[in-house]
Amino acid sequence: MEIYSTLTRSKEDFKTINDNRVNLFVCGPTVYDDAHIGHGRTYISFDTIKRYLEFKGYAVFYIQNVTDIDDKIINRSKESGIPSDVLARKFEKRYREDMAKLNVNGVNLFARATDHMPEILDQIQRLIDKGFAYETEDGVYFEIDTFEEFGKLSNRNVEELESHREIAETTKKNHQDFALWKKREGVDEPTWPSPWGDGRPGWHIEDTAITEFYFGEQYDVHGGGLDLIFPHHEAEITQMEAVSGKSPMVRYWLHTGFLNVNGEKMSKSLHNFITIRELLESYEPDTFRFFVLSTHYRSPIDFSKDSLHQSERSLDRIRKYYEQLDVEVGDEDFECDALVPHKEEFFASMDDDFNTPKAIAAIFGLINDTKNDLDGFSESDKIAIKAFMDDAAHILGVSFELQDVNAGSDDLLNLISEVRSELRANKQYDLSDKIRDNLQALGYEIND
RNA sequence: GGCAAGUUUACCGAGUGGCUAGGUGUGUGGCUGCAGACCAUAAUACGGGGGUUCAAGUCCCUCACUUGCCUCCA
Repeated sequence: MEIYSTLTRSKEDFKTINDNRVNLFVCGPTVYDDAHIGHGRTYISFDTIKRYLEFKGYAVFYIQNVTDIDDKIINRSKESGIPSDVLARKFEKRYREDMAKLNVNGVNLFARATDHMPEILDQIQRLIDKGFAYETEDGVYFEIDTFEEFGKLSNRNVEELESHREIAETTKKNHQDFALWKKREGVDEPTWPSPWGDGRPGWHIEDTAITEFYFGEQYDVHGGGLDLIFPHHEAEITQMEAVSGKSPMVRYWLHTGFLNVNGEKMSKSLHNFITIRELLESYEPDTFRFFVLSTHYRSPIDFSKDSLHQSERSLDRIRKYYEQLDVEVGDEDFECDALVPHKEEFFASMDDDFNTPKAIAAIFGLINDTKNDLDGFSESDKIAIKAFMDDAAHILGVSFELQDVNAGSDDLLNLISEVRSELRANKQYDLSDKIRDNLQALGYEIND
């Protein structure tokens, strides 16, 4: 299996640190507002990656941090009058509800920044002791001049950064130095005690404190959105490798591409900001999930109604095929000659840096090859195909079951359907078509 | 200004130098009383210009354009 790492900008063989164990960390949200469809894209991607690694037999431990103390939360708290901890818990809860609806359920541990203060303080102290960090009147900062490799992930060097930056009033030695600890600024903000006075942690330190605590100094995979490469992930590498003296902190850096809306960046000022909750008022979660997986996770993806509709139709075709597999999958494994090449392509595609669009194409290859011959297939052949389809559905995290819009009203519908059949037999098409039109308007599908 | 990712047919979207990607939509035919669904079939393609090669969407150079990051951001 090959995985693309941002650090080397190339695909690499996937080799874990400990046999079949994968320690996976993905940057979670800052919980100050509802999650949007861009979050959805990223977390669906990593959920699918986790599902596939587990399918391959790895024991994956997936941690996501939750930034529950931060400027945005404090600002929102001041605006709304809701205490910052209450606010953060509220949006964390809503985030997790949204993810559950998208069938994103692979995270083993949500680690809140505020639950890891001892680890954060300890890591900052060690950075100071080792001479990588220093205290000023308003905080504790990492001194980037002490770490030569700063910039290796984002491919930047310090000189370039300095030349295009406005120099603000600061107590820092170098304006690239980033905060590990921010001392209290006002009376109405949440603080924690520290050797450097009451305050709160900087943004980057929570992640490395958390990963060091659970995974140790080095681990397998770190993921997040493309926008986190600089400065966030760069800072993480810097802190952790400085404190441990070991490199690399992470073997594979995975970054998801951005989700744009109608070709533009999603932002509140452009009024094209769509939350997951809003989306799910109009669309089935699987439709969005299938839409996301129809593009490779590293590519930018453009959200539009039209594209979502295309995904809906595509998924529907898979479901109609799946419904024809009228067999029960048991414990016994079967082989089917017609399945083999498509199954192989599916897994080869997933092995190639989680190429889900290609894997989906393999499913359609199977469908096109076999859809007209299924009646002639033996039961064991059909079981083999269905077992594969079940695996694929599980890996992609979408259901291949035809969504039963008629559920719960079978008797009534059967009655209506019978009446309509009689009308048609008597060539009373005016009435039968009226029934059909009305049923379709209600969302029912009619197959004569 | 620096860094990064892109530009594939009507749309979405894969593509490891030679072999039909796939989906959606559209056309045509079939099935239908008609429409849909379903089945069959068809068409349209690699941003521009150079180069390497027997062979380039794929490698190299160059130009143009798009987007993102460089400030909180999935």
